This record gives sequence, structure tokens and C-alpha cells, in this order.
Amino acid sequence: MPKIVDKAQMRSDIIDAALRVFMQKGFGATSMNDIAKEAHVAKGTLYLYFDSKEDLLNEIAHKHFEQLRHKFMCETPCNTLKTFLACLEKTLLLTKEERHAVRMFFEVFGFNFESRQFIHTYRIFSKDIISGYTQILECLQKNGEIASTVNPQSESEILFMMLNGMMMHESFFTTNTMVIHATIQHYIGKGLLQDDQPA
Amino acid sequence: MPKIVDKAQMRSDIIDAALRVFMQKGFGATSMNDIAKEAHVAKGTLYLYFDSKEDLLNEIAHKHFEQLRHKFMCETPCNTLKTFLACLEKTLLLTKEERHAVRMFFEVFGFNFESRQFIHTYRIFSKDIISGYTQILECLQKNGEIASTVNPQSESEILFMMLNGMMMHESFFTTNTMVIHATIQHYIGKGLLQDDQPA
Amino acid sequence: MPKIVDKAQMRSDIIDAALRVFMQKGFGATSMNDIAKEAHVAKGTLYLYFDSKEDLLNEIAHKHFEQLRHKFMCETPCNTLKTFLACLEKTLLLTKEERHAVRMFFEVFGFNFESRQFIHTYRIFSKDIISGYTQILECLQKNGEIASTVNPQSESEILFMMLNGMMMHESFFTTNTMVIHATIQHYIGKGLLQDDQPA
Amino acid sequence: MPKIVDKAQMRSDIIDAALRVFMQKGFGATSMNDIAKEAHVAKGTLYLYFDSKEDLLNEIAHKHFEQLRHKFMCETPCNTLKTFLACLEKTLLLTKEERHAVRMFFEVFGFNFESRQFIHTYRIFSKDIISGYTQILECLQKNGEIASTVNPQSESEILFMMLNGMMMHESFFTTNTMVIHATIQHYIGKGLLQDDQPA
DNA sequence: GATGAATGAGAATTCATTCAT
DNA sequence: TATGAATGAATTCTCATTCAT
Repeated sequence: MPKIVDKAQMRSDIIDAALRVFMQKGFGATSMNDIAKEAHVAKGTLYLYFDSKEDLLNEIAHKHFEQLRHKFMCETPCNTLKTFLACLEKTLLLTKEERHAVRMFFEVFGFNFESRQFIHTYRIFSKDIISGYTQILECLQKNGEIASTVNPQSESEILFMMLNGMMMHESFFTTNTMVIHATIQHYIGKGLLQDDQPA
Repeated sequence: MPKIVDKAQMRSDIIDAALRVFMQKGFGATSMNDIAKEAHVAKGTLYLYFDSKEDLLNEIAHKHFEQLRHKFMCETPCNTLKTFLACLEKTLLLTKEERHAVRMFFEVFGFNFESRQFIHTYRIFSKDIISGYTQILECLQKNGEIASTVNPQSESEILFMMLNGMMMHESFFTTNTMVIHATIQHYIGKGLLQDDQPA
Repeated sequence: MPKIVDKAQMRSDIIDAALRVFMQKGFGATSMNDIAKEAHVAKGTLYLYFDSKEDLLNEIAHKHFEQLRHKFMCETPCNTLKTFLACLEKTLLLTKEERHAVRMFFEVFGFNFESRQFIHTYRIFSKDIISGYTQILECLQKNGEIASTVNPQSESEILFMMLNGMMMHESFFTTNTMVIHATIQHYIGKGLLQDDQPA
Repeated sequence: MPKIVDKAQMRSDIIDAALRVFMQKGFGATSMNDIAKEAHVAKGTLYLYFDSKEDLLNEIAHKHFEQLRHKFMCETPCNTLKTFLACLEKTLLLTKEERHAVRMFFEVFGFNFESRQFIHTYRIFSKDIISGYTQILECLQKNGEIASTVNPQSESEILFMMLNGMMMHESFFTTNTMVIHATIQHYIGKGLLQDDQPA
């Protein structure tokens, strides 16, 4: 009679443990041994749930992006421009832990660079966020809150890039809250209101 | 007398060789052995020119940032807003090789995360670029080309973050040239002209 | 369940293997690789049982001293002067293998000179032997077998030094058995009987 | 016209430099590079004067024993028992530096254990010291200062062993001066005076 | 003779992965 | 299923020795 185990739960537990160790020791210094210890399972057990370290890493990246997704996503798909801008602003207000996590992201990123799976995961994530923003912008445009000349698709792409850049910057330099506020309100907000959008 | 060698040249050659291997194999998969082979020297020779792998890595990062600096810097310190925006736009037009280099930069970044030297190098780089932009903006402001309400210092910081975000994005997705053009002209250009700057 | 292994036994086996290689190749020429081969385990396995080469070395030194201790210790803690002298004599009668071991001891000694752990082990060993002799001498003195003027403590120290010297000498030159006998009986034995001990 | 160099002087200078580095860094941590630097010559130059590291080491051992010889030898080949004992005592009074040197001796010793040349050098040294003592004892015996039953040859060997043991011990534990004095006077002195020598 | 840059075999150590239990 | 002992290839770094200048 085999032990009944919730495979998905186990995978999830292992991934959480791995993330915890990464946070503490840094990615480069973390071995399968460390992960096994943190997850309170034997090293060999990891291989029952993940084919290889790379596989585990890909899952971790996946989970990491899931968490980032929550950071980026605005729950209320469409409301007012004001709430949307507030949502973007909130995205950029990182706790000390989140800043650490962003930096760790680059570590993980670096290590996985050659992994097609990882690149794939990243692309999916980007597209999801961008299309989420697109939906919101289309809705705001329908409601007449933003200029009709705005192209929701490319505008969303720009938003995503900028948020990425700001988030990266903040994770290293702890940008002033006022600067973030001003940037969002002035650059993003004003930009969306104008009539003279470029083609 | 022993062989006379241009030490600086040798260091430079080794760094170039290392960058070449990184480009091919990815940073994480590159060993000192690989670098030695690519540089056509013996493993031990590397240690005549660099104290350790970390030392070599730091130099590579340094060189990398030097190249990035040229990408970011606008030669004409002050001219017209038009030339400045053109310069920013040029910064974001990456060749295929440059895109690869930016991605590699994140790999190196990740690996070096715990290295104080690396963080230091990155900060210096950031500050240099930002203060370069600040000078230009101050100049443009003096010439009446941009709104008097603009704060050159914080504006430069924002510019840097945005360019970083765009560059990162582009290195993964090969952003449309038109989008870049539009972004620069619309967001940056228009923003700088407005009178109703936030505090 | 993984393979069940007697950890202590394994450590002991590895140490024995290491001692064997040292005997054959000399200490200086022995690498972890050699030890692993002799112990019929993989290199990495050594590190499951010992933290580092130094750790292994310390254990070896420890074991070595344990064996030496048996050589030096006189089982019958107190009896007659005659049996004590016989015990000392026996200590100095080295088999060919023991002579080799003594020489090897100096090799190990040399290599470990900077190791506090090793020095510590050596001091403990010395003190144990010396205090063992002290007890015996006190007992013999109580029984009136040796002069009341003898200071058991300093006398023991002298004994230890002399035995060390003789043992070292013998390991190199295979001292004549008669010389050992004469030395013990004459110098040690007579010295202990005399009344005119120095302060 | 080749540069005229005193080969013997150069060898001697290099050996002195090597000994100096050994004292500072310990034997195990000293490389040919270190020796070259300390001797103010290039690494390659060492190989003009010594065939190999082992060759250099043998010469160093040789020189080391020469210095020890001075420590052990009693200048006045024959005088009174009193001066002889005083000489032996002086041999054992080690300065802090000499104690260090004795310990270093074991380091060097260990490293050279497999070298026939080294063993040879050590044997020569021993025999020289022992025969030096033998001459003195014969002389003292002739003068009626010591018992006629003493066998100068084996007595000298015993002396040498004991001094070795004491010296080794002292280098580690800084034996009390009084203990040394007592040992020499009581064990050695008294022993030489007695009539009932063993065969 | 003298130099020191270059070499490359070899050292200690790590760690993803396997497999007998 | 789960374990963790065992593996051995791979890594960074050292250093005695060589040799072109």
C-alpha cells in the first residue's frame, strides 16, 4: 500500500523551501542539498518530484513570476484612470523584502539564461502583464477617460518597460517615493490624457 | 631578459576572450579553463594577470560598463532638445550583438550579486550617466528649451530608469523601432516641455 | 532506506588506508586522491567523513598518538621498580614497522606544525604519559623502592624526554638492544635509587 | 666576457634567504618564488645554482645541520668533566629563535623524508656529534675523571639520544632551566662517575 | 649569465545525480 | 515512496620547471 502523497503539494513545498534558501544564501551558493534540508526531505526525494536541477529552477522561475504577476496586475480590470495610476504606483512601492526578491530575480535570471524554458516563462509573463494593461487602457478609452489617439497595445508595452526599469532601479537604489509618484502621475498620467498622440 | 609583454594589452586580450566565450556558452557555463583556451594561454597564465576569477569578473564588468557608458552618453553635452532626444533614441537602437550583450550583462549581474566591487562599479556607472543627463537638462533649461519647472536631477534619474527598462525589454523582445521613437518623443519630449511639473 | 553504514567504522577504515599510503609513499607525497584509492572509495566520499584534509590529518594524528600511548603506557600502574624498568625497556623495543611509524610521525608532525589542533593533541598525549609515570613513581616511592628525594613529577618529565630521544634515535639507527637495556637499567634505574637527588 | 660570479657565495646566499623565509612563513607554505624574492634573484636563477627544489632542500638541510653542529659541539675537545657538563647544558639552553628553528627542523625533516640525500646528511651529522663526544669521554677517562667502566662509544650515543629528546621536548614546552640543569648533573654527571657500569 | 612570463600537471574541494536499501 | 551514502566529473587555484629574450 503506497503512501498517498499530494504530488502537487509536495512540488509546491519544495519550491517554497528553495525560494527561502535563495533569499538567505543567494542563488549561486545554494545547492540541492541545501534545498532538501530546508524542505525537510532527502536529497533523493527532490528527484522524485523534479527531473533535474534545471527543471526545479524552471519551476521556481515560474512561481517567482506568478508572485511578480500579483505585484504587477491591477485587480480591478477597469475603473477610473485614477485607480489605475494608483495601482501602478503601488506596483513600484517595494518592501525591503521585495527589493531583495527583485535582485534575486536577476541572480536566478542569470543562471538560467541559456534555458529556453526560462525565456519562455518570461515571455508569457510579459505578454500577460501587457495584455492586462491593454484591456484596462481599452476600457478607459471606451469610458472616455484617456485620449482616443492612445494605442492601448503599444502604450501597455511602454508601461511595462518603464515599470520594469523603475523596479530594477529601485531594487538597487531605493528610489524616493515622491519621485515614483511624480513619475507615474506626470509621465504616465499626463501622457495618457493628451490628444496629440503619435501614430 | 624574459619575453617582453605589454601587460595591459594582455589583460585586455584576456578580457576580450572571456567576453567572447561568455557570448557563446553563457556566463554560468564558462570556466577559467574555457577562458584560457579561448585566449590561447595556459590556465596558470590567467592568474598572472588576474588574482582570481572574481577579480577577472570585476574587470570584465568594468569593461562592460565602459562600453555601456559610450552607448548611453551623449557626446554633445548641450545643444538642442531635438539632438538630445535623438541621442536617447540612438541609445536604444541595439544591434543584434548589443542585445546579446545586454542579456549577458544580466547574467554577469546575477553571478556577481554578492560582489561589493560589482555593485560599486554599477553605482558609479549609474551616477555618471545620471549626472551627464542632469548637465544637459540644466543647459537646455538655461536655454529656455524645456520647462523651468523641470527638476533636472530627478528628471535624469527617471530618464535613466526608463532607458534601462526599455533596453532590458528590447534585449528580450526586439521592440519595434517605431515604438521606441514614439516613446522617446512622446513621453520624454512632451514631458520636458510642459509647464505643470510636479514638485 | 539508504545503505546502512557504520560511520565510525568507515572513518576508521579511511584512516587506516591513509596510514597505509603514508607508509608507502611518504606523507608529503600523498594526496586525497591516493587515500581515496587506497580506501576503495571515491574522492568525494572522504569529504562525507572528514571536513577537510586537515581534519583527516588531525584524526590520523589522534589515532597515531593513541597507538603510541599504548606503546608508552605501563599496564601495571604500580608494582616493583623492576617491572617498571622492564616496561620502559619494552617501550623502546621497536619492530621494523614501528620504527617506520615513528619516522612517519615526524613527517606528519612537520606537515601539521601550524595546526593548533595537532599541537593540542600532542600536548595532551605528553601530559598523559608523564602523569602516568608520575603515578607509578609516587607509588614506588611510597613502597620505599626509590629514593625519597626523587621528585616524581620532574623525574617523569625527564623520563619522557629521554624515551622520546631514544625512540627517535632508534627509528633512524636501529640502536643495539644491549645499549637500550644498559641505558634504562643504568641511567634510569640507578638514578631513581640514589639518595642524593638534586632539588 | 661572462660576468664573474662566486658560485659558492651565490649558493650560500640563496640558502640563507631560503632559511629566512622558512622561519617566517613555515616550510610548507614556502615556494620557489618566495625564495627567489627573498634572495633578490629571479626564479630562473635559482635553477642555475640548484638542479631542483629537492636539491636546494638538501643543501638547506646540510647547512641547517652545520648550524646544529655548532650547537652540539663542545669547543674544548677535552678538559674537565665539569666543563663538559657545562657544555652539554649550554646545548640545551635554547633561545626563542632556536626553539623555533628546532620545530622548523621537523617540518623540513618531514618534507624530506623520502630523500636519501637527507637521511645521509642526518646520519653524518649524528656520527660526527657522537664521535666528538666519544673523543671527549676517552680523554676524560684517560685523565681519570670518569669511571673506567664507562664505554665512551655507547655512552656518547646515549648522550646524543638524550640531548635530542630533551631538545625536542624543550622546543615544544620550554622546559624549566632547573630541570635541565638537574638532569644533566644528576643523570649524566653521576652516571659517568659510577664504577658499576654495565658491559 | 640572468630574467620572469608562460606552462600545465596536479592539488583540494564541491555537488548534481544515482541507486541499493 | 523515501532515503542519504556514494560517486566522479568538474572547478578554482598553485607552483616547480622551462625557455625565449
